[in-house]
Amino acid sequence: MLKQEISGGGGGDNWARVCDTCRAAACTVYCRADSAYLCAGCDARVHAANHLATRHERVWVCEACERAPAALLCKADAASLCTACDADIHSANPLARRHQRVPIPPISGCLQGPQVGPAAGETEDRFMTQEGEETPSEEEEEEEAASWLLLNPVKNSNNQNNNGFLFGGEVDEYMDLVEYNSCTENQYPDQQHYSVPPKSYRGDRVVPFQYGEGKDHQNRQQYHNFQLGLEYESSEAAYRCNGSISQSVSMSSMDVGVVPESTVSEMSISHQRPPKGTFELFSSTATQMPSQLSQMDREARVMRYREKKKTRKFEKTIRYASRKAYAETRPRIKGRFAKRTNVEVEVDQMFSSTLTAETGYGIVPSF
DNA sequence: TTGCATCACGTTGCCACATCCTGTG
DNA sequence: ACCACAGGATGTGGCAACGTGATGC
Repeated sequence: MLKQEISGGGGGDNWARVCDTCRAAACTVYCRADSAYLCAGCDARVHAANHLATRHERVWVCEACERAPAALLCKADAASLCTACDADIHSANPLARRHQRVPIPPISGCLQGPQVGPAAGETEDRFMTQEGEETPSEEEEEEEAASWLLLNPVKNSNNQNNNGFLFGGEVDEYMDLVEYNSCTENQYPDQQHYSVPPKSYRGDRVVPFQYGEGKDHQNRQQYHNFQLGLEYESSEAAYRCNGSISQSVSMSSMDVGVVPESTVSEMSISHQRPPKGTFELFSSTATQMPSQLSQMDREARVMRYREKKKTRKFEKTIRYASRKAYAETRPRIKGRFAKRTNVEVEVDQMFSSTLTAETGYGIVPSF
């Protein structure tokens, strides 16, 4: 329900489908035999009812649209997608097109329960648990993602019956920390607002700021309400671990260079990526998530995580067109900017003054 | 199987300077 | 509260250097 409200901000078509049985929770699987979309709880209940029911073949619901059965698993995104979303997402850019996708086999048996492990139906990597086999490479990827996202292994290892691995780890941590800056606005009002939009579109700014948009505001507010305490803890931990908020994350340029300003700042502050195998650094109690999070909270978090995933941009973002224009016209030596010669400066000045005299305005780059 | 060389590809740092941003009076 | 100014911070593109993984011997 909350997921619906949140995802519904952009348009009704994106709302997650609700469970056909309880009509309360968002569906997570689609049962072909029953032609029904079911939430994790109802799925467990219905398909554990008898031997025949356990043999019903189900498929996960697409993590992107959450309205259609997933057909493909993207290993790069660790997401199960329906054919439409797969085509949509992976045609966005060349990098996305290179993502390896594999068909998702149907699920059978009982998904939930102690024997299944971490909250089968509700995890981002649920396809791994469903298949019951993890290749070493997948484990490594998982570990990498987990460390990246400040996973709390203590909690997960001790909490086999709760929502477990990714709900307490990948998804939650990722979203919490990304969201951190929205809270710092309250906590550090005298500091620069990394996540808030500029007062207005001034000068040559060409990239709109996503966080300022009304569409997201309500979601952020809702999410913000139940996360305040939690995020402050995380930020404190980050400060303690790093000693500084100015350290930057070493990421590929494809990631860093392409995200909007706010996101870059968020990452530089809160996503201190530990090297592989340094879980213990982040397993202090301060970084641990509250052990009691409602299903709704988790769904909201997952929703935000998915939304962020969907809206990731891999193209380079030009924030200041004028700077780009100047950079392109600037003289270079072996690719580096070089000082303008006196002649060039004079020519520029003449050209500029002529234009100014004729038009009354300076040069405005056009793109 | 191991070690080395080579190749291809991706990432990072550097440069100058207009513009932005913040603090101060 | 508003304005002007100073000075530090930021962002921009192309190239070379460097790092990393794959491949062949």
